Amino acid sequence: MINSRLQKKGSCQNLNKETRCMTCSLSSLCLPLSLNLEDIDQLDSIIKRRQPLKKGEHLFRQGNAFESVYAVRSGSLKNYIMTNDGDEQITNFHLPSELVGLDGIDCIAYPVSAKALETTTVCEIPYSRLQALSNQLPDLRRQIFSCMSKELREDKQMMLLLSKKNAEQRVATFLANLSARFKRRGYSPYTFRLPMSRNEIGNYLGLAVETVSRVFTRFQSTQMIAVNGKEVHITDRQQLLEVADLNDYDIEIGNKVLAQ
Amino acid sequence: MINSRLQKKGSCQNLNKETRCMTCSLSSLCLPLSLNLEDIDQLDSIIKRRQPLKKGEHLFRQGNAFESVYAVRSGSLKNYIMTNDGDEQITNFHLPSELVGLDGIDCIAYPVSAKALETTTVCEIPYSRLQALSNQLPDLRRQIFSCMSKELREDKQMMLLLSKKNAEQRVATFLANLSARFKRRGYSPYTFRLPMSRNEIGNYLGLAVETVSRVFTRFQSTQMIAVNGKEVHITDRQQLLEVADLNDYDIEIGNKVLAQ
DNA sequence: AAAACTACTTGAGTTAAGTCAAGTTTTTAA
DNA sequence: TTAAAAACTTGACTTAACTCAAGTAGTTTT
Repeated sequence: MINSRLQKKGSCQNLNKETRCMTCSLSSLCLPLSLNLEDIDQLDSIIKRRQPLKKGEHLFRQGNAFESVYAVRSGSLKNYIMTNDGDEQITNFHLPSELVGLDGIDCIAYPVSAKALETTTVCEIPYSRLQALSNQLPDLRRQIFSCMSKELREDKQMMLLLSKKNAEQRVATFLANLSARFKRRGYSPYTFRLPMSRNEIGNYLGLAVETVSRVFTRFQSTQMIAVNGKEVHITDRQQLLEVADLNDYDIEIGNKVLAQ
Repeated sequence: MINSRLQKKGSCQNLNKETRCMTCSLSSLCLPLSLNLEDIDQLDSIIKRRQPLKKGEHLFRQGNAFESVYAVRSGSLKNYIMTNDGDEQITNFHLPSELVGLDGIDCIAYPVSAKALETTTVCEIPYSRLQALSNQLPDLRRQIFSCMSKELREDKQMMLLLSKKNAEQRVATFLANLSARFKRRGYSPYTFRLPMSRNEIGNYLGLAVETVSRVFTRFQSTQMIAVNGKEVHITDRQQLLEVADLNDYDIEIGNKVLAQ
């Protein structure tokens, strides 16, 4: 149901009319630096709206020619890379308002693949036009730098998780992080639907599926969370943060040291 | 001895004269996109040269006001973040010509600390001035985007390593990666000196010191490498790449898909 | 040059998380 | 609506890497 709410919000504008950044309910998130109205109008003019992706469809594949970055409007995506021996490593999940494809900037080809976890709509921002536009708009330029540096900071936190945290800390961190991201988007930080499978959670967190499943079970037995399939309810947020070895400060890691 | 060569190369210009990007032997690496001569001159004018850092000194600490990014001229640095319970996670090592501090862009404070592993000299690039200059120089702007996106790609590879690779694959990947970086700088890819301790290698790779030590021993017993303290000689590069589950393509990951 | 410290190595025993297997639930397709 | 497939859970067993401990080598300091 969270999911349907996301969709509703994201798809408030169809392809024919009102597909405008200025009236988009997500614009304050995907462009947190306030661009002035004229700037937004200009950005708007280069954005292409695309038909929704069905679950399992690729937005782009590792090796495809890099042409655009994307903002998620509704639904969700995963990024993953392939190892030589063919198994995948998920490097990120993307929720509405988040930018996808920044790690391909200045590349000939996308270094990762992006696949829809559910029905997903995106705004396509052709990079050549974004670059040209950012030549004129210093605020827009700063905005892109800001997004990339935020992703760098998140990556470092992910390395910390993969290098130092145990299974319970990893899963708790993951849930706390998702919770914070839903909250920012105006949804309940306590009750939400996981758009990804247990397998994908394990893959992302460097754990076996069975371990993820066991940790979920343990977390339920201590009344910290309640899980029903993909529906998650956080019963004891404080305990979750303690297990994750996080504080409110860390949860907002992406923003904690942001300028302005 | 590798080290002394690096220093010699990096310190070819002292603080009084010839401290110029244009004549710096590293400029083709730290600014791979060819700026034209006037642009280099302008960049040059904003760069501050600093007194060398001694081993163990901080270039900046997590939480310090973000003011500059740095290019390593000689020596080496590590980046690390602190967990709540006080132990460190190394997120990167930096060799000459590499940029330090990009993940702080658009932040009030540095999100990580940077500490010298040995006597180290850096070029300081005040960010406010870099930003102002990049308003005028599209090539410089592209260059910064390029560096950040390269770091993003490297981070994803690091996640893959931490999530999927076993101890031997991690150490082999680490050595192969260092080897490639030395090679790019004009040094032997086969014989080099590790600027970091076994402890730091373990910390970075998500392994206990003892495990790193044991893997080094095993690699020596199969004649793949020869180690004497911090001196490393790669005897069988092909085998090293095989163990690392890498190919020549991956080794150049940072560059493999670069435009132009 | 010796002392004190830190870094590194090696062995022995432990353990957290992985693998394998089997059963259950949910989702998808017919 | 049912059948088939995929996703999830739980238990039993295994193992790669960790921890602890003790010794060796290398660096600083005095």
